[in-house]
Amino acid sequence: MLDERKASILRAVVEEYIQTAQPVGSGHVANAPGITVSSATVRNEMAALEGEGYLTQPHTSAGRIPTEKGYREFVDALSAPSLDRSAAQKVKSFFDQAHGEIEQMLADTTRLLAGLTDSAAVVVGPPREVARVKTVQLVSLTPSLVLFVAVMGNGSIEKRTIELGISVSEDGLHRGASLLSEALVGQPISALSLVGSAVHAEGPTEVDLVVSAVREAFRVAPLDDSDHVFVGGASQMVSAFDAVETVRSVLTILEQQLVVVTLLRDVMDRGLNVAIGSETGMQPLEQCALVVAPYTVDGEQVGTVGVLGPARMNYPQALAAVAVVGKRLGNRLSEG
Amino acid sequence: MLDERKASILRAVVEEYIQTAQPVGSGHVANAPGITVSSATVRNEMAALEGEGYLTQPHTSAGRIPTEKGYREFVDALSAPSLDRSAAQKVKSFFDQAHGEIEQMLADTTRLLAGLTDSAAVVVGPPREVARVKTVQLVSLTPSLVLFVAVMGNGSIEKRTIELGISVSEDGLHRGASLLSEALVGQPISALSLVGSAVHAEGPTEVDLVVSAVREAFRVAPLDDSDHVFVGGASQMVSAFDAVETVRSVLTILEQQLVVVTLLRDVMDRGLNVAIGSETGMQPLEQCALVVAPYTVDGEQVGTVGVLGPARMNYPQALAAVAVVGKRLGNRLSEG
DNA sequence: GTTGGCACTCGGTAGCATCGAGTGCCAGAT
DNA sequence: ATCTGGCACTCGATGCTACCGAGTGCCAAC
Repeated sequence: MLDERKASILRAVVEEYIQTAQPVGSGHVANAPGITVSSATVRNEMAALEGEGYLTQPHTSAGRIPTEKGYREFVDALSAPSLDRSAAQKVKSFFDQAHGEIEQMLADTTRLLAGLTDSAAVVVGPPREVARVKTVQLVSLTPSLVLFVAVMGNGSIEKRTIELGISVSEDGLHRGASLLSEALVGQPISALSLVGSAVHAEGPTEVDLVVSAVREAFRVAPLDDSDHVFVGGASQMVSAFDAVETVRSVLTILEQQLVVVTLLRDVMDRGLNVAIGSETGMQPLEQCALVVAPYTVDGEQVGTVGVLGPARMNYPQALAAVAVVGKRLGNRLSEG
Repeated sequence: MLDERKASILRAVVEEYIQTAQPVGSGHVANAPGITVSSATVRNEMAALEGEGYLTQPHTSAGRIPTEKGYREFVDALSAPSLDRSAAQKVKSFFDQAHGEIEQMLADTTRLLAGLTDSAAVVVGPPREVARVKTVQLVSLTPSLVLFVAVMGNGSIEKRTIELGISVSEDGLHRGASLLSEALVGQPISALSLVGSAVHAEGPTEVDLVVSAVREAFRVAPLDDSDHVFVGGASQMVSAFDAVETVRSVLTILEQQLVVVTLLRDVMDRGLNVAIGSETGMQPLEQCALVVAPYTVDGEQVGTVGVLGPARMNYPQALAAVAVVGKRLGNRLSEG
């Protein structure tokens, strides 16, 4: 596609632009390491690169900045980047010291990633639908208020406050719980909708009432994945753009957890590990780039870590950080 | 303290400055409703107000802007403000339709508040220490990995993944659970540290091992309140200040959940419902103001709702919003 | 005590010249 | 045939000046 020289000129432009955020001129490129030709030659090549859509000029007589296509080419040409010593050390010690519940750890991981990359970071946990119910419990909070608690095989918990119209005996609750337990254990929680209430000649019993109240609660408000998303370092985006409007719209996106999950899933589904500008599929992220990596627990892919920054982000750094953190996070979760 | 006329001039200045974010001059004040004197008189009074520290000038020959003291006076002089019709309607319909778990509802509440006030909103849940354990459960995830689950009387759940060195029999887990249950039910979870392991002549049993592993887990990483804080609408702060640095530092604060809880608690403890600038006790919030209101469940104060915005926020609006939302939230939580 | 008038201040904006980083192109060197 | 140095040109950024106008403080008159 691009000959060797064009490629290295493009690389030099992207690298300098990432550092300075200023349009880069032929002079700078000519001085860049790895460039042995004069600025005039660089100019010719840059004009060609512009014609092919890799670079653009903010205005005549300014330097060039990479287009989306330019970043894409740059990223595709990157060979597996590795993390610098001190960053790698930081990651290691983070996971050595990590403690607390999974949720806490995932949240802390976003902070780690954000710190490593000076961008916003996102960690998405495993989708809830895949986890299997391990135990079911009904705990009475007040006479007519019951808490449904399901412990899932992966250590997460689903709970629901259930409002019963009437007060139900302890015995009724116990029998309801064992009925639910029987039907749900080993199944994903969505199996709840299949639990039928037995129809008795004498009309609905206490137990039926309990079971159908639980079923109803999950029907009205089904599980969504929004509380399995953790976002950190959003404040880093403030200085990423100079247009306040851009900043605001990006932050607004990050506040919508469901949107964030969808975004990450979507990018992963397309088999990308970097989505640049419009590749994210979200108009407000036109000027952003997203770098993602999956993490696996016991060989199974359960979640995603990602970094969101300006399109002119430090891709090598971000790619390395995401890869390493994803790997280490997976290991950490696998071991316990 | 301030005579009638000075007070109304101060009020006029604050109100206009809140609207326009521009220094306000004597001319505008003279034209404000409720002001019957000429601009010259206003000038004299404003000079006096400046002398007394209620107003300040960004530079000679500019209008005045309120100082912290000025805002304070303004707020103190406010009589219980009420919410406008459409906002009140919005709050009502929000709580009528609210569903899902408490956590979800609190998170949504921050969005409601943020929407009402165009500021960032914070909701703090009840401190975890006060809740009493209702049931205790140990669920085995893998042979040597156990999940400790405590359902609390207020419907919240504490869980902990416990790494046992060795694999423990189902029976051992059950007996451990009932031991823990016996010791903890009716107590706050901190009582865990008091659970002693019986010392047997034959050395520690399986049960002792389980119990002490649980105790150890909570000793290493004690409960903190950070996951009982919900922040919403942080993106609103982007346009609140024109100094990017200010925005960043404020957002950074909002990202630190523990800091936010402490901040709110601290303000409430001082008996304030508005903290302006340095009254917040946090240097980065110098230019902000915080408006808070408690909410009660069954007559007991369990949490706080708050709004964080620029010092020139719309206080009447914010005060009314937090009051109404706090009230309604309390009611909603009391009923189920 | 209040007010209109007045001189003064000073940030903001518009106009203008200048500067310089950058470009495209061409003619000569390799 | 390709690269390079040179050159004329472009155009945003910077700095200067003039000016406008919102606002002030003060004073004399009502």
